[in-house]
Amino acid sequence: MYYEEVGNMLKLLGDKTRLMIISILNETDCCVCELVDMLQMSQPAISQHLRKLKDNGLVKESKKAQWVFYSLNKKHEFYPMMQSILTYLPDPKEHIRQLEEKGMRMQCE
Amino acid sequence: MYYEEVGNMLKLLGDKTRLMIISILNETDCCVCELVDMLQMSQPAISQHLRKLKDNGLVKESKKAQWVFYSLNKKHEFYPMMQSILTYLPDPKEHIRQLEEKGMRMQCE
DNA sequence: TGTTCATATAAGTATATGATTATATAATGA
DNA sequence: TCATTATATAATCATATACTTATATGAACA
Repeated sequence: MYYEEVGNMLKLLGDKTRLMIISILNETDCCVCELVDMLQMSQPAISQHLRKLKDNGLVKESKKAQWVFYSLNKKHEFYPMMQSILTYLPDPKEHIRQLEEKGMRMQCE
Repeated sequence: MYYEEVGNMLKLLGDKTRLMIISILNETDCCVCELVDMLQMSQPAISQHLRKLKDNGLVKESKKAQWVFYSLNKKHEFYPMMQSILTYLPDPKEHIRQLEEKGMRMQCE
């Protein structure tokens, strides 16, 4: 039933922390420790939220050196709905700028 | 914090039953017993979902004779976001048509 | 090889959620 | 007035959720 699918997707997005993660990943891919720093939450808490997002296919991961980078899955069935929801949220650029200012941005080229 | 407000709103919408209620009310105002009939759920279950929606200001009620009719609150801060989410849901007109066919539509003029 | 860093996972816990059953309230109509 | 209908609410219960703490895994590097 389609209402259930959409309902589950909204439930997934219906969490402050996951919303911020999605909103940040919409600007730039991030590794776990960057999100931990930006969101000021414990590493396991962030990991567990990322797992939920990944299990639902909303984000993808790619390992680079010792880091795991997460990015939005633009091919997800509900990517367009998610994008339209993001337009109702504040711009997360400030979080990212502060991360850069602290020299906490991960580089791995 | 705005992320929290949006998160709470999405959590509220992140339930199959409430999504259907909202989707139906977007077509036509309904009383509780019509929703009970359309959604095939117990009356207390429907009442409790309506209360959540009302407590969050998403729906309004108006008493007419022995019925309580619910309608969407178009002035809600997140009404536009809700509308954009509704575009990703199936059209609920079939539910309403079946209700009319059964002669279960409430009239109170 | 052993230590450190980044991440994931498991276990435990408190709270939230969504249903059911039973009951209360309030209007209608015989 | 009494029975019926529509709705709300309370109590209960099983399950889900989101965190914490502790531990495991695995890459980097001295």
